[in-house]
Amino acid sequence: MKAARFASKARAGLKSAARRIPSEHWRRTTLTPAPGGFDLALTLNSGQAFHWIPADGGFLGCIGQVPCLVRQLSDRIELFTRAAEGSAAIDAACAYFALDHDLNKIRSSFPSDPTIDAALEFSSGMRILRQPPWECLATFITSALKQVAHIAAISQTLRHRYGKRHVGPHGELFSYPAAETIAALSEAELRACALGFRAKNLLGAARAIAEGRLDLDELCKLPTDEAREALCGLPGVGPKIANCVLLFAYGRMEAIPIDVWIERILRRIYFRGMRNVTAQRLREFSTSYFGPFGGYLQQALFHHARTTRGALLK
DNA sequence: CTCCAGGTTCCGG
DNA sequence: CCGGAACATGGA
Repeated sequence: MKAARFASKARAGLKSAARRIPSEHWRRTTLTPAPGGFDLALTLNSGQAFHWIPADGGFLGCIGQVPCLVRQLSDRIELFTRAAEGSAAIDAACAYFALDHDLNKIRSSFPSDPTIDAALEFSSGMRILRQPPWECLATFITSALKQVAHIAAISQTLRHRYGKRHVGPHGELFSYPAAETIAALSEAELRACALGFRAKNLLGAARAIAEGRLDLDELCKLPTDEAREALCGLPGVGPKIANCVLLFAYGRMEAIPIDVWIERILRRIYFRGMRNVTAQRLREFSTSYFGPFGGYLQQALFHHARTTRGALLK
């Protein structure tokens, strides 16, 4: 099996593969996800995280403060972390990639209709990540009225200018700047990162966190509704972004972010031709119809609609 | 040039 | 509570 993989890489001409990664500093681990498979590229390109760099047959990036390279194997993933970081780095990766989520169980909880079936088929193997709360929150504050490519560009700029530099398997990698770091910047410095009107919001949120007015570590102890209310107290954070953070950082799989794409799907498929459908009504419907893992379904619908430019929406 | 992008906030019914 | 408008920036 290993020989077959090696031969396959050799045929593909990936001479760099793992061999250029100095084995005395970098530890290779293979990880097995819970049932349901794992599509790494799909997961990292589905609009949850925005900083992973395609390279060397996989993806380079930081999991919090842990630089790594991740590659897709047939039914598992291959992880390179700094040997000095030991098993803590591996634990961080398992949590980040949500390898404990049983996708079969999650999928079986969804209702079946043409829209949902198509989205699930299209998004097979996609996992909802468990991202570090602050970087998830900050990134989605900068996401308002921006395309995915722009969000990624802003994340990259902030990391390069103000994040911590880490030594990765193939050069330097940058973690997301801490709330305290951003709190010490000026609005003008943030606007210089192409943040536009979001600069004031990111700065205000960073200062709220840095001054201890909101403790992100405490939110995991709260019921989802209370955690959402707390997040919505931050500048630039409304129900949509709060739900993104609850879903993508805190593993609240019942949280359903309703963005422009999900709203189109709801209005054109499930409320077709109906008048006076309020945002409140959309929230109630999606919560009850999608079920307790609705956030997962939402992400499949979002990814399908966005990448097909709403093909199913007429 | 116009339109739109993983929204939130503020304002008048 | 609800609909509208303003808010920056860049790609299609």
